[in-house]
Amino acid sequence: MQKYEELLVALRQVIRAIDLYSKKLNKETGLTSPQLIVMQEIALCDGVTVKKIADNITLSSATVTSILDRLEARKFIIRQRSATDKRKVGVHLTENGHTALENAPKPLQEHFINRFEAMEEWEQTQMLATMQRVAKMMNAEDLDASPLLEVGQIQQPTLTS
Amino acid sequence: MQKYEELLVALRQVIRAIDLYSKKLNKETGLTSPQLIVMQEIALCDGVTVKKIADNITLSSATVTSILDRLEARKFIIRQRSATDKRKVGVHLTENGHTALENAPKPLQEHFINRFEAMEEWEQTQMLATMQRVAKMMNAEDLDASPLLEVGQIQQPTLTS
DNA sequence: ATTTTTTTGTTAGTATACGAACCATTCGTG
DNA sequence: CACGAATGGTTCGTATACTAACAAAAAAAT
Repeated sequence: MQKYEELLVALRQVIRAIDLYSKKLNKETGLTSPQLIVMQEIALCDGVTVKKIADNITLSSATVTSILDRLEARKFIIRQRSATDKRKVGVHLTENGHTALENAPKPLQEHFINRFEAMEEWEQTQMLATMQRVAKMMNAEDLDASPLLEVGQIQQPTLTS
Repeated sequence: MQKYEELLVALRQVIRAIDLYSKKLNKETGLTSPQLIVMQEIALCDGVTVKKIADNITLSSATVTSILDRLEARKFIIRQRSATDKRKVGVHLTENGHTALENAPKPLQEHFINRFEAMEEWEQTQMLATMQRVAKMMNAEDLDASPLLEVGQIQQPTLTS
């Protein structure tokens, strides 16, 4: 098994763990991780626009809209169209939303956070740096486009069963 | 901003990059990453059961079923109920599926793989180990419901063989 | 032999998550 | 000022991904 495949497996496990936790959260508190994250963002900057939220948390506007739909249906947030620029929609937490947010746990497993913070400072730094590097390597896409390649290997191994 | 929050941001970026690539793949080749991974699994072991696939790639059976539905609709795979144990369903690639799989690119950005493999051996190992550690820290959940100590006797699947 | 439990796969319902297409609205340029 | 371009948000269609509830079959227990 190739090393990058193992990396992919580990990555899938991480993604899955995050998803499972989000679902567990939802069952227990009625809020998912993405919903919590969006609400945190609103709490941080009342009246923030949909676009801004999307940019801040690296999601598309469409996704944020659908999350906001659910939050609005449960009266955790309200939308308010801007008067000065009628394209923009400002989002606010309701009273209800504030208390929900305050009572909610963190959007990441507490025990992961505990374990992470129990590590040595340098280890935390190291882990973060590695993750950021992976992110960069995956996102580069348009940035690098040059070095270390040049090798015209476009084919794919012919699956020797 | 807490360090673990930064970690979460990086993680989200990685997840997003993987998802975006999958969607790009789908547009270009008609197959998503999860579909490719499932097909690879079938190619690796013809007639494998749904459950086995799910276990191998760490997904729920329900998810695999829905992926298989789509693959079957496009005639890339066929399902065949076992005669000896009628609960089980064996999955096979069709001729069509084989060629599709052979012509498809890897389920992870080629340029990520290139960059990964361009790293020093020890760096690859280190990156992989870090990712596995994160995965383990997130999955522990049931394993270490109690102490962080108690070192000796928790028997978890050793990833390092 | 009959009942209970476990295993396997599917279906239903829900929540992300995206791009593309679509409206308004606003901005920039001629 | 007017008209094309850009911006902001929503809607639509699609694909993951999960749990829970189900049905059918096989295995275990009584």
